[in-house]
Amino acid sequence: MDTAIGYSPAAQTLRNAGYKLTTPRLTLLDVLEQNGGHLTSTELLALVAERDASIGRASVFRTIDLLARLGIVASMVQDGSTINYVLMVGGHHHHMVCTNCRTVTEFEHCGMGALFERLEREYGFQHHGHLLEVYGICQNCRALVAM
Amino acid sequence: MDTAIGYSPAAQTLRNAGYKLTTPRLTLLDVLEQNGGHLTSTELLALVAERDASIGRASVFRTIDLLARLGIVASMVQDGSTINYVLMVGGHHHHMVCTNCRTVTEFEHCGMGALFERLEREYGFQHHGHLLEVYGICQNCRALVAM
DNA sequence: CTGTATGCAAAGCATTTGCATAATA
DNA sequence: TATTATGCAAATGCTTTGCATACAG
Repeated sequence: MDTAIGYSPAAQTLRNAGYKLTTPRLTLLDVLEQNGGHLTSTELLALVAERDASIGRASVFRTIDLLARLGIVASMVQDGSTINYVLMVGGHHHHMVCTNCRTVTEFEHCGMGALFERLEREYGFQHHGHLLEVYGICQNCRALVAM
Repeated sequence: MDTAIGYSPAAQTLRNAGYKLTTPRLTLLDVLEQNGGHLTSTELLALVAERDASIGRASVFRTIDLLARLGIVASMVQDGSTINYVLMVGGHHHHMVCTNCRTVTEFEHCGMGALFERLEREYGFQHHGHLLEVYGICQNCRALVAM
């Protein structure tokens, strides 16, 4: 494997967690990094194979699983039944989901700090991550449908 | 089928959308209603079969799909690779999910009105529902594990 | 009645597993 | 060199499909 310094933050995280930086893992991370968008396992499988046909399917699944467990990748549902993997930093996700065209857009700053404090105070619930999905109609669809 | 009036709101929605209120559909909705928590397709399959063994697997999958398309259920990822279906009542849901014992507790008042206004202003996104999942450790587990 | 929805069972695929081999640290 | 991780390919299960039948409206 390439020994050059300068791994991506995600790779650093992997190494810091005690995992080896192998070709399958680095390739998968690279594919994810070049596709800021959301990729399904099938798409990842195809893109990885395209880069390095010698990487086995099982390793791709094992790596996806590892990245998800370490929180390096976030999983989210697309179209109600397909899982998409997104390279992420941090334990939270905020999505706007258009119920018309099904486009998913991420946004930052949910401003829920006060809420988490309340949950801790009222329920003794110790927050460590969250997922917020806001459903509605995106700008595009509002213009197109104009209903 | 039972012709009595008084269907659940979800069933009403189904009917209003022009779909027939069949046994598989009503049974699935009922199972969902009695499990405010998160159910996977496999769990739904089992619970439905338990109630009515004559309902076929295919119908369960077809119904899940239908409910998701109509926005009657929301899909979300659990453990990075499993999809959970949640009945959306009144267009929104606020859950505290204990990542230790997996207990799901609902709470009210998320205080996100300002956020939705911002999304409309900044992205032209017209909000009509949302789902908030807060992950953490519940009071019980904090006491038990005491770490 | 009519068109929609269902059950069945087979087909289709995505995922997982066991194990000998290879590569990282 | 000692582990850890991989590739392979078969096994496993979840999901979908085609079609004749049953049922809601």
